[in-house]
Amino acid sequence: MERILIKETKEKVGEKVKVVGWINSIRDHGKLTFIDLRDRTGLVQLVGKELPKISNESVVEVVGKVAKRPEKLVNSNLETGGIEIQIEKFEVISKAKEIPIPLDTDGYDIEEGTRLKYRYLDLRRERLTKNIRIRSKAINFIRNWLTEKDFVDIETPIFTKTTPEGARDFLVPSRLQPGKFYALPQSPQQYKQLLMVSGFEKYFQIARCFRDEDPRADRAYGEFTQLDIEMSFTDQEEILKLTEQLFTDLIKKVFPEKKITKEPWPRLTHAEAIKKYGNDKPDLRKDTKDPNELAFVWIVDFPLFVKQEKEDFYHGIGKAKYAPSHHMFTAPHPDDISMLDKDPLKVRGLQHDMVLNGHEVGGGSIRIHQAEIQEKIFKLIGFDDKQKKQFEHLLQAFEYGVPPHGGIAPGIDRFLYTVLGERSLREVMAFPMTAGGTTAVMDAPSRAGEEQLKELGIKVTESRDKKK
RNA sequence: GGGGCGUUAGCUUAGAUGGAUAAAGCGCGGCCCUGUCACGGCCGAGAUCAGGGGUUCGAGUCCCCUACGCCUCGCCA
Repeated sequence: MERILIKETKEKVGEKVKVVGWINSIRDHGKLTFIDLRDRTGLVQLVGKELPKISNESVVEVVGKVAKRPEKLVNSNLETGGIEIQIEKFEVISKAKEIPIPLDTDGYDIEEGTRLKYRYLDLRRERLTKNIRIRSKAINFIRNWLTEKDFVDIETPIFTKTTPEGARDFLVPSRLQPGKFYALPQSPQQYKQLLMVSGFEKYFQIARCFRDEDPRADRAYGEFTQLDIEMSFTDQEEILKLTEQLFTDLIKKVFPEKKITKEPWPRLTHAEAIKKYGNDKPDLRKDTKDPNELAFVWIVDFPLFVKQEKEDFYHGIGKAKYAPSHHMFTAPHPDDISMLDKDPLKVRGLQHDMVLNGHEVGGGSIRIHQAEIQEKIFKLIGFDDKQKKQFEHLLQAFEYGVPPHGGIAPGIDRFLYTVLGERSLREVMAFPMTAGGTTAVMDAPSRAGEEQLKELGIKVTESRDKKK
């Protein structure tokens, strides 16, 4: 006999069916026992007599007859509340021990360390199951939408090279080249620009990114996912339009209960945002208490450079008065190029931030494709020949026919966390890390064995070792 | 790297001023219950009070250190 899904049982009144799943709850009335059985499609009530001893969350297989419930016994809170299954055969497939954390609540008041230790159970919680499923739906929608628009989904390497910019890198020691390290990518930035040189013209990737910086509620430690997009022969207008269309369609399809405050999305210059709202990620919702309101806003015309405080370095390398406000490949506004020499701080960059309900959910820019402008930027941020050499591969690629290009990278976790109104990014990730940088369930990082370290040519000093 | 708050039963918490046999709800176990769906009733088990050190006649409570959790500043091209 073939198993049917719980949501299908309500169509089978009078029939004998087989269902499988987890025991959601048990109500034992002595002679008569009610069990709520759960599978991935929902709950259904089972009724039986003289059942074997069974614990919550055990996995069982049940054969029985689907019976219509009398009018006054219908449970309108359950999708299958109009029927119940009269147990004929009840088999325990896998008995569950006492579950260490309650699963029938939203889980917010349980200490997160405990939830993450038992994340595989925590994920049985309805709220998390929903979040993870809707994440899948959203990503699937994005993939299909972009693919239809002629974008190519391309995977870029996870083992890559450390570059002297941005956040702290995660390093992976090389065995074949002892003493050398790979870096995990902070974003596929350089690869996607190389793909433009390759002529794909339209690229996207649901890309995993890695940054070794301390976390916040809206910033996960370690790894996160972004929708990475790059286009050739484009301009800022096209990038904004495309992104806006994609996310508007996504919300209408996957989050139909949400409403967007203003369409098309308003645009503010960086200067306007600072002046009017005091920050560059304003919350433009009319009613911040309405969980279904989504207020998008574009922030454009960022200053290309920020002034360096003190005798500061640009991330420990470029010794200069200026640092890029986005990154060093952001193109200057064409109207401002003449000011690059005279007054760099007045130069606007072709950069755009996508802001939703006061959260920066994405950023991007038109990139520089002309060698002489790139050269000027390097000079202004104080790069010497040695530092420039770190980007030689990209500059060299640009010598073989580079199309004008640009893109954007909305954060998937950040977007979902904002749309779903969650209190932490971890609530939309299946297996997030703790703020202290240990992984859920597996408790990484862990010590490496002597042999492993030896192969990698790594010595752990005594003092370091004692620390933990 | 700095700061804040926290750590008492499986979970969530209560334990003013130092003086209990460390308390409750949920969960768990046993018994009773044929219409519950947050079932109900009775009984019961369950705690090295995060770990270590100190002050004191006496520490869950005060002090110090460590670990862990969450938040935050720095940081996050």
